[in-house]
Amino acid sequence: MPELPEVEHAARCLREWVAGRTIVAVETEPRALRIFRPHSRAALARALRGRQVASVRRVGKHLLLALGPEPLGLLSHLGMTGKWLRRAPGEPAPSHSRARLLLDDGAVLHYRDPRLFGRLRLVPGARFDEVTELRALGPDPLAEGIDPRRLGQLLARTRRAVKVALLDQRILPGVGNIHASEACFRARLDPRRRGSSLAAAEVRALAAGVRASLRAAVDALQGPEIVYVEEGGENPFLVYAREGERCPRCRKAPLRRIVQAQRSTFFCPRCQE
DNA sequence: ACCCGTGTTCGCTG
DNA sequence: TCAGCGAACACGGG
Repeated sequence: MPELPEVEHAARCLREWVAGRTIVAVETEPRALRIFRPHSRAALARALRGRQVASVRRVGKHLLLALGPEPLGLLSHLGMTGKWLRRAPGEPAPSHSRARLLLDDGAVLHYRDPRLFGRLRLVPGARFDEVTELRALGPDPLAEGIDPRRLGQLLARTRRAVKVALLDQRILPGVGNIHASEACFRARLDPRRRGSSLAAAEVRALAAGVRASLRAAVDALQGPEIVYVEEGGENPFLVYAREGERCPRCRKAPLRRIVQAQRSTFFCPRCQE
């Protein structure tokens, strides 16, 4: 379920679950090899067994776990359907549990991922700064904030539609298909506009829109429950997956769904220019 | 059966 | 050389 807010939530949960804990055993599913590549299941289990989790960080949609006592990194990307779950001793495993970390308090951390788009990778010496995918990411919009000037410079260089450009993790890592639509709506910006066509004021509005959209989602996850798609929860978004509904701002036009770069985009044709 | 999906990567093209 | 595009990955739910 991951865009930045869900991954941030996962990071906070993991911190709570692993604080002071040691991994006593690791189990992995034979059918989920692509998640563990390039490691073998045995190598992954061997590397993690007996270690403690020293810290959990998040950059964009990536989770960075630093393990000790000898430094070792574990990089976790949740793909489209990945999720970390905790089960108390003796509780049954969730469906599609692809990897399990057994902790010294008896609890089990399950990595659940039905679609197998996620990844679990070791980073020697916890040298995350040497990982190519991480180096390519822009500054995290939640942790570092958004620099409108930098955003403007990057958008000015692309002819892609602004909503499509927002999915580029080199620009604002962590923004995904939901928040790209939400941010354009908040900024009153037509998602089909070319990045290079935006005026400075529009870029500032977009930066504010991204910030507000991510913030709202992160704050919603603080609460005890909620979570879209979790189990029939209410759709918490302004326009995402609301095709045909009345625009929540102008209350007139029905929201539209279009397809850009093979992904759905939702917007109000009346108040987004 | 068919379409859709909160993501990323790879190969082709102009 | 490279930005941009579409296919591919894999599986469940409506």
